[in-house]
Amino acid sequence: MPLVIHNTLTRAKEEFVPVDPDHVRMYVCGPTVYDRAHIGNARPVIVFDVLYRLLQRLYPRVTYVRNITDVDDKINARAKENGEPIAALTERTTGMFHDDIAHLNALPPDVEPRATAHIPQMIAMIEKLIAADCAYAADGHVLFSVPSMPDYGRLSRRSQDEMIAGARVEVAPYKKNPADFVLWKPSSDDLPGWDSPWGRGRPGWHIECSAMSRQYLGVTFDIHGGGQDLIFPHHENEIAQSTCAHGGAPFARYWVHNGYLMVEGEKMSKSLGNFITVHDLIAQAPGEAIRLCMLSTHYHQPLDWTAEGLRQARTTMDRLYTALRNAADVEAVARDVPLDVMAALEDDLNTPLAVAHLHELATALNKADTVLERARAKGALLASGAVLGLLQQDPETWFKWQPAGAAGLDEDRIAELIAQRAAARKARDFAAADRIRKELADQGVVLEDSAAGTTWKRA
RNA sequence: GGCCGGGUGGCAGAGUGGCUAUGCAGAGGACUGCAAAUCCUCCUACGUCGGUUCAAUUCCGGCCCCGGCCUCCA
Repeated sequence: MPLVIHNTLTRAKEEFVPVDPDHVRMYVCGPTVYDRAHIGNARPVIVFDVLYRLLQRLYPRVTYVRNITDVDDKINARAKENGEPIAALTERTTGMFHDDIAHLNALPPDVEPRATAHIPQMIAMIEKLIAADCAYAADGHVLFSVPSMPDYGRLSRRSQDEMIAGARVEVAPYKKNPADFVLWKPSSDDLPGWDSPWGRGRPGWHIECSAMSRQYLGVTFDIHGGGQDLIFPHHENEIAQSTCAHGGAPFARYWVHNGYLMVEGEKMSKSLGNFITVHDLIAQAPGEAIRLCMLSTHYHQPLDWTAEGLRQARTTMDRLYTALRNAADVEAVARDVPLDVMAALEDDLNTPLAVAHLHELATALNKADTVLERARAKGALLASGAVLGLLQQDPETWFKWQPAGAAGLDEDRIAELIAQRAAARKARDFAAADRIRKELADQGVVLEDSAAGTTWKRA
């Protein structure tokens, strides 16, 4: 079954046909590093990580590029606010981003280029655009001339007239056309700047992705991804810049956008007080539960992030890891990802359906009774989990997770109490055994007896 | 105003022109010293009004509701 993916360019599901079947290339817009990542940032990280894992199974080589935007006016503003050098802020924030998403089991991209390390490439591209009459310098700025590109608006499906009519912001006097956007702007001495043919300045927002995707993926590449809110203006402008700078050669062939994220039914915003950072979340719940929660809704749908949803995701992971824990006595047979799981993912990354299959595989594992059947079922569940970035840790580790800063009962002490209880049970002193069970339960430790012995987990 | 996405059972959430996922929650049963886990069974929907059709939750149209974007916000 071929991979089918929803392409924003056509608003339809299309069969994925790579430019080069021996080497698939994907670019995803990464974070602007001025603050902690929030759960809205985490969604594309996780969604495109699953796509990356899937592509790796389908093609011999995949290059995944996700940039770090480390030059931006929000960064400048925040650094000033903090009284912190800009480089210190971006470096610190980049580190926090990496730390946070590591908890979400996202594989690192193959290349993670930083905008500030690619200024010469951006300047070169802007020069090409000027030479092609697609851009002009004015008043220390360089602007992209939207009327120079007849196809402008194709991705976001808006006409140039509409954009002019709908413009809410006062048009800067140096713009020839109200829709023109900035490629380069002048920097005052207190702002980061680089020497350029137009004086000391800094790049506009969109040009970095055009320059960096060109450098690492070539003129035409396969997939460009990001959040739906980037469709306009960011991705529309990238298309304009790259296409015009490359003499009309196609840019990304498939545009993939994840849906918006809301919190408890409302838009997430600082003013509503419902702004949730990944950092806070991973202190409250295992990263893998957060990841499953994200994958439980199709990437294209709006996702309503709720405390209840996260609780359910945790319960689901408990169920799956319980099946694996109960099969700890058999060695999994290495297996391919089952066909129905692959079929779900190949159908526009239908992760909720894939998760449903995970449940069916767990049930099959629970019901299997011969060693061979159990070994095969365990292998199928683990292989399916791997392509989703789930179920790869030791079940015991999963069950022992506790919130950051929580001082749960020491593991040695738990083992000691379990041993005492075992002795009591052996002596048929069930009152004593139950007392120990209660004592542990009061401290958030739940015991489970089985023929193989007693296991425990933190509630 | 323009454009886009969505409304599925108590909840989350796939999907399909007729055979009606999956999980959680709930009910019953098996198992169990207790408990948990597990297994079995049950409950069950498709915003609204029309249309097309032998048959629509699924296709088409109107309406209602929710969310987003419309120049630097994932």
